[in-house]
Amino acid sequence: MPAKAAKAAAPTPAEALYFQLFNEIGIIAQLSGNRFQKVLPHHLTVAQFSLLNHMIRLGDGWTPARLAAAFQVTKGTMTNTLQKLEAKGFIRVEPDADDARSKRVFLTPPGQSARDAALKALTPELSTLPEGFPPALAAEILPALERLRIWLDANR
Amino acid sequence: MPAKAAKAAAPTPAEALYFQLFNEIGIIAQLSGNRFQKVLPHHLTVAQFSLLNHMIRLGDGWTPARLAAAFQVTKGTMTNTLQKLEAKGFIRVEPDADDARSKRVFLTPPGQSARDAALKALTPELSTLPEGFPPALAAEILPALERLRIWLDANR
DNA sequence: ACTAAAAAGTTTGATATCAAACTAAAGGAG
DNA sequence: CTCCTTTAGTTTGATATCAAACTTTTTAGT
Repeated sequence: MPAKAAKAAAPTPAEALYFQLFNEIGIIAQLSGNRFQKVLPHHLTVAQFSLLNHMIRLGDGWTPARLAAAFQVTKGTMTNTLQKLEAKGFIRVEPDADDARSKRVFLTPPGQSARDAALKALTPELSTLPEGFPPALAAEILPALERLRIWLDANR
Repeated sequence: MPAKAAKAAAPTPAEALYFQLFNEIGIIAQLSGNRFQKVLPHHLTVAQFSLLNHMIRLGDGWTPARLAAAFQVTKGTMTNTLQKLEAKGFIRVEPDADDARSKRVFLTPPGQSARDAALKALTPELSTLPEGFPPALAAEILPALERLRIWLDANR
């Protein structure tokens, strides 16, 4: 019998670290997502709000395909999200003049208002966060997370 | 007309930071989850694998309620996850002798093997990660993420 | 001892997401 | 020009998750 009785397969320390990392990230995503979901107005999902927000920050006129890539969801998922937002009147989807396969997505004035209202609804949710998790700490780890996200996006 | 024409509601810098943080975390969770899902054996979901893994690391005999709290999912979700694992024969669920409301969850030998196989299947997925995202960086940001997770858990 | 409140687990209905198959349009090779 | 391949978007079927209602058992207060 070997000195090390292998009862269970053990990951290397580096692997264990990564597992722990992805585990924490998964739970945080779940917790924060649910939490935001509950306070968002107009029955907006987090994905829908993120989309509105994206168009405010980076401008509209994007194609659904490019949006799907930006948010790392399938095209089918983006179709669904866009249809929901369009049904609420928050976006306008037009055919692309230059490419008959494509469409272009635009924010409507009600969409802008909805995004503003959502932002306002989210604010109280974040108001007490700085006590437990200071903004400086967020700023500190953000570059690493971006790096991880970019790597995951590139290598798949 | 004021000097600053308020075209869109702007979050404070701290809020913007937090939004960005949760956004990155959400995308990473989505990307890594999908990625792991695809290579897991026995049609295991990430949640199911995490549960098996949890029982290896921290021991079994937990109640479903405590597991639900640990993974931050609803009791209904945990019921579903446990039923799937039990159907595969990877866990055993027994009534609690001391509390007729409760149950206790135990890992079976096939469950141990499945967890080991899953670990092995996941390894190649992580093999090239250190190039783009060194383990030291993971170790560096993990405490902050734990802190955030704990705060989210406590304040809700 | 009784009753009200809390806790454990399940079930139900809704929905967001994924993978895969499909249609239509554009681009490229010969 | 013609055909093949790639790309954009939609649709379909499956599933994991949530919230809320419900049953049973325990705990606590009077």
